[in-house]
Amino acid sequence: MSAFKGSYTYSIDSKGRINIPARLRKYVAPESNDTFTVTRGFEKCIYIYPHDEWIKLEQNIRELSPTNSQHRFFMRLLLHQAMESTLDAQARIIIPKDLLQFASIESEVLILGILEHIEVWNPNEYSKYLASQQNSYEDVAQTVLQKKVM
Amino acid sequence: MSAFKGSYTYSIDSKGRINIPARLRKYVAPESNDTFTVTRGFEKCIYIYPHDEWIKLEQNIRELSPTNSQHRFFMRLLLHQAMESTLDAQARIIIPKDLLQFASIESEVLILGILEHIEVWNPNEYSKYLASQQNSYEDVAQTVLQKKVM
DNA sequence: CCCTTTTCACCCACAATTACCCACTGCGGT
DNA sequence: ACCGCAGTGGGTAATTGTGGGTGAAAAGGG
Repeated sequence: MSAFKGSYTYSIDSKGRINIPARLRKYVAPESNDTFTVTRGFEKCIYIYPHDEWIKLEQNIRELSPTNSQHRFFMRLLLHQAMESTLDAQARIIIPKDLLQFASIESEVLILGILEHIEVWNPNEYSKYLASQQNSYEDVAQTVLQKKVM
Repeated sequence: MSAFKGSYTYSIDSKGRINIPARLRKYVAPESNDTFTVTRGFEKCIYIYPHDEWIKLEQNIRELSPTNSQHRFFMRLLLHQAMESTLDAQARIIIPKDLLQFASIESEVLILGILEHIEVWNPNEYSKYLASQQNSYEDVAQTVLQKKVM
């Protein structure tokens, strides 16, 4: 079970490769063995799943109904741009060009560890996203966490 | 289960390291094994969780819904600046630069033990925080503690 | 069907950051 | 007074992040 956390400002090179931060690699299950699945995320970003976490997600998706048009639409969007990829010797992964375009990524990226997946943002888009939220951290925490957890 | 208490005025060095007071270290569960997670706190301060306490928090966070936009926002803010770190031979921990900036910490820090977590403040910001609260200790106690606890 | 061109995967090398190690000072306890 | 632990400061070596180069495979055109 992964437990990604932290943010990292990295660069993406001319070949569309980004480095997976060493701090995040430590939490990838050994059986995932450098294999990741990259796909479109919620909001304007890219999600990267280690193989074991992707398998779990896939099992949930399989339970959706192929006769429900909404379900079909969701599956197409999710899988449309999904791509499996392995790390090279420098621990880099290749991000497909259409996903980079979707997330407006050019040269700099912000990498976020969100427990079971990794997110890749254009730093400016992330700032815009944060600014678009009206509520403060403290307010959201209070409403999201009904029970006392922190 | 941790039971931190007390306040300590320590210094932070040029490499962004602060010492965890020996008095607080005594209350860290042995299984946490010098591993801590540092993240953004409520108000202008930094929270430090021993590993066992962080795991509890993380388990609660995992129950949030990844399809709820408010939940996603909260998770991103919480994990954005979270970093796992182990103590060095001198019982120091490294605080990421962006967290130091967030809490306006330069050279001196105020370390508070708050039961299951440790807080790190700029001493001046803490004074300002105290001054900003209108109600007295006694008044707050009356509203917070309905049952007789002391 | 073969040759040309492009793309992709693998490899090597450098630079900056990080982690680990050692050394010093002062306070408290014996 | 001495010993030991606690807090503070700095140096060195390994790891990490980044850039580019080469050969093999694939794609496309004649």
